[in-house]
Amino acid sequence: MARGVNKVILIGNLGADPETRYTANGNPVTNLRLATDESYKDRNTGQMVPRTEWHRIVMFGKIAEVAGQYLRKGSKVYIEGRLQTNKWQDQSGQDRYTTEIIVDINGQMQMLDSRGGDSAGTGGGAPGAAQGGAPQGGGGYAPQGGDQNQGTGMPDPVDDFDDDIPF
Amino acid sequence: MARGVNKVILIGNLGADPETRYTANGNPVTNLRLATDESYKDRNTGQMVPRTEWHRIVMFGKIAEVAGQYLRKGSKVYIEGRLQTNKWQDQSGQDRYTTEIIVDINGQMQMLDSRGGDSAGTGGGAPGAAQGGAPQGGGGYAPQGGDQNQGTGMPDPVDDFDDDIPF
Amino acid sequence: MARGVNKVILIGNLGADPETRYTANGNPVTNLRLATDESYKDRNTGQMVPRTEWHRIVMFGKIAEVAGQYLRKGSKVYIEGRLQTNKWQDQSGQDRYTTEIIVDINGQMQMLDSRGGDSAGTGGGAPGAAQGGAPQGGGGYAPQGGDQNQGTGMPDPVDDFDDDIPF
Amino acid sequence: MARGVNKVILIGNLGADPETRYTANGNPVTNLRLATDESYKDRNTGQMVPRTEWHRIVMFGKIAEVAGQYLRKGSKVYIEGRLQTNKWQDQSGQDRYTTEIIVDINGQMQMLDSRGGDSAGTGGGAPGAAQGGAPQGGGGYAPQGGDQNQGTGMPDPVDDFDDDIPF
DNA sequence: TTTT
DNA sequence: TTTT
Repeated sequence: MARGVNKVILIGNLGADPETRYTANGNPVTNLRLATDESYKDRNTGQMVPRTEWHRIVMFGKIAEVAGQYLRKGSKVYIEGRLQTNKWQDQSGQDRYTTEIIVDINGQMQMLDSRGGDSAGTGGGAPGAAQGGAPQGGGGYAPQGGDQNQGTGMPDPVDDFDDDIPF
Repeated sequence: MARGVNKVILIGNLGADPETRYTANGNPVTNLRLATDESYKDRNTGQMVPRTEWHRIVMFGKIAEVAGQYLRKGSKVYIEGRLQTNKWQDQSGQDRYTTEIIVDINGQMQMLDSRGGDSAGTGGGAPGAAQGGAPQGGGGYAPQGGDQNQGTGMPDPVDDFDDDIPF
Repeated sequence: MARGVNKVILIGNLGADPETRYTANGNPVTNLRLATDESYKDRNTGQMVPRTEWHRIVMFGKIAEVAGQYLRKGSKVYIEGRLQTNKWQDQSGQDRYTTEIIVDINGQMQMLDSRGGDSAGTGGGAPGAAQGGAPQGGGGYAPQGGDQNQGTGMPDPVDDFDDDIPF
Repeated sequence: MARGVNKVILIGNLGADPETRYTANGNPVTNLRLATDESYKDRNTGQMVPRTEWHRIVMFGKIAEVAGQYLRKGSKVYIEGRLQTNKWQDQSGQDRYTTEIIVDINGQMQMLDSRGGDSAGTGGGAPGAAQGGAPQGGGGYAPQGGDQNQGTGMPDPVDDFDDDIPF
């Protein structure tokens, strides 16, 4: 039983196609990069300045399968999950931390694109969730150490999904 | 699968002891009256005016039992559920509507009184949430990464995912 | 100050065009009927049965104006507000209660239709939300850290906080 | 205006006393370390295994002051904010990222310790928690807005649980 | 009374 | 590093 609350609610757009892999047991795991667009008021100019926040989403179970099948780069989606920060060591042995939003059977996902194919919500509603054997993917989860992010300024608005995604 | 989102989050105090009854099938149903204290600014006086909002909560399943056992008049509690408006007829045959917050296996409840006995959260942990050897299950609590993750690169949740190492 | 939490989060579709009226002071008030689609598993047939829940939304302020202008019957929308139950008397003098979701400056609204014109979020960010030289203000959009944060240690939000560099 | 949703809701305990600093402009900024306790079911033993997740909270504005004054190591608190990941460079010039929960004027904070001194919610209502004036209809914080409100008074505050509970 |  |  949880003795606390740890909840994240996001609506945003995918920065790239989802990546789905399967565990040795055949359980699907899908990784998403999600952009939420916000803005803040510049105190000097009084103008609203756009800001894009990028989130790492990791999905498990049936919801992971549905996301892998129906979501695509640019898809708008509602996500409910929980925060989790993982500790790891980089090549130099230094402690590093990565924060992700975990979407599992306790989470929820809703496609918000009319074009989109389908939607899936969990939380008791996804019984059985039978899984087949599974393609064994390669790595793909490991975000390449993070140094690939050599942008020169603000991450681009989500409108342009051809740009690099920060971190 | 839901094609929408319907979520209510409340923190408040019970106005009376909970009332638990059982269905013909022996399933517990607990009713609560919950008060949330708020305030608004009076536009004439500029003063903050307190306001109490009362909510009807209906709980099902294990969460209903826990609430019936441990909550009491005055208990402070966190509740997550969904809105539901029921239609009924009064004595004169007129249509009437009552809006309740439903807390079932998809909801959550957290006791916030130190005095209080215990807390209960659902969503996977609740009885009935088949989880045994089933493939999907573990995903929910995916112990990927964690302090013990002493690898030299990014943690690979998928691998650890099938392991049994606590975190 | 609130001593409780009273939050509602909905994603659904309008059952009819919004209705906007104005108070004696000229403040806009918009009423919406919102449908959230859900489903539950019939315990006898094991089938998922669709269910539509209808919600009464009442919006105030700028958000009411935007909703009145851009939302239409069928529009998909994200709404964040609070529950409020109003007491009134019907013709026979009987007490009646109506539960609504209030969306004011503390709430939020997001249009989720690509067709739709615009989106509006409140919570201090709305235009007119006086923020000028006031000390507190900027905190709201605190551009602490970000790409330009080229320090050699952890980012120090407080320093950047007074800067004007976007992020 | 935000075109997305980025919301975090946490209930947990402080791992240490809050640290409050002030910007050059005199704006308070408070940092918290918050632990949320969860648990997952070990698939081999079937036992629930506890898990603690740690979160970095950064507060701005009045809420930062209140937190600095009243919260202490061990305090239980409800927090609503948004996710933000900051990029910075470590001593070796490597890109690093830190994810924080920002609690500003759009966020909320509620102390959940009875011992605790006070609570503070933002979102327009903030300053001057003075009480007194009489209820007045309409307006941004519209107490049961609408002409149909023919009640005989506001419902009683939750403090007195011996009073009748409305409807 | 909506939507996919 | 918290809490029950």
